[in-house]
Amino acid sequence: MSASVSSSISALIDGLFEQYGPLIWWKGSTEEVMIGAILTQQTRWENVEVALSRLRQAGICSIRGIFAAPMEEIEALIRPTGFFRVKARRLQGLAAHVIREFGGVEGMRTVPTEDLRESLLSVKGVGEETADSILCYGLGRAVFVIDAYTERICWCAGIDAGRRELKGLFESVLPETADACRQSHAHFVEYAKGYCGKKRCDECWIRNFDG
DNA sequence: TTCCCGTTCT
DNA sequence: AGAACAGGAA
Repeated sequence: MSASVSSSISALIDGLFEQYGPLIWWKGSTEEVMIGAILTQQTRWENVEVALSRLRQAGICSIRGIFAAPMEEIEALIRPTGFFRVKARRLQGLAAHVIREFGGVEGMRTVPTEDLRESLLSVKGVGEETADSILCYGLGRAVFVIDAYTERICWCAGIDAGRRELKGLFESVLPETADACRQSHAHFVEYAKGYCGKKRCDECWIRNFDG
């Protein structure tokens, strides 16, 4: 946890902001963000939007809608996202948990972030990345989401740290607001999709980065 | 490590 | 036809 590591993180954040500027990802309701967070696991976002609109048309794109719907209906509607049998069960498990523990999404808003995170992690199908996405994008908490892209970029930048440590580093460097976390995370994903995914390592300013 | 699985791009 | 995709469980 040296100061140089923190400054490296800051330099990455600043460099990506210079490259992409203001970039806001998804203004959705809390409930749709929660559903989308499950559906997007190992799946392209474009396919998630298809599934979300199908759920909306069926009138079940909500916690209570998912909770009440037959498993087969959910499976059919979310089919475009892949892993539809597993994800349908994860969605109902999450909906049931929210209703049972908090009486609905509104009941979550007063719960401290760490408590809420632990609660979400107890749901089958909600791992750390999904839980943090829900907290940041769905509930407006100042939580930074570490995903495979972020981890890879940091590794290429010479920052030798695991996901746990990276999360703490980003949150200590960034302003303590959900918008700051959202925007920076979006930058990392955007960069990785543009360069890492297309293997443009020769054009990557982050590789062998030492700031 | 392997499985879950449809869609899109190569 | 093959790989890759906003992961997580067993």
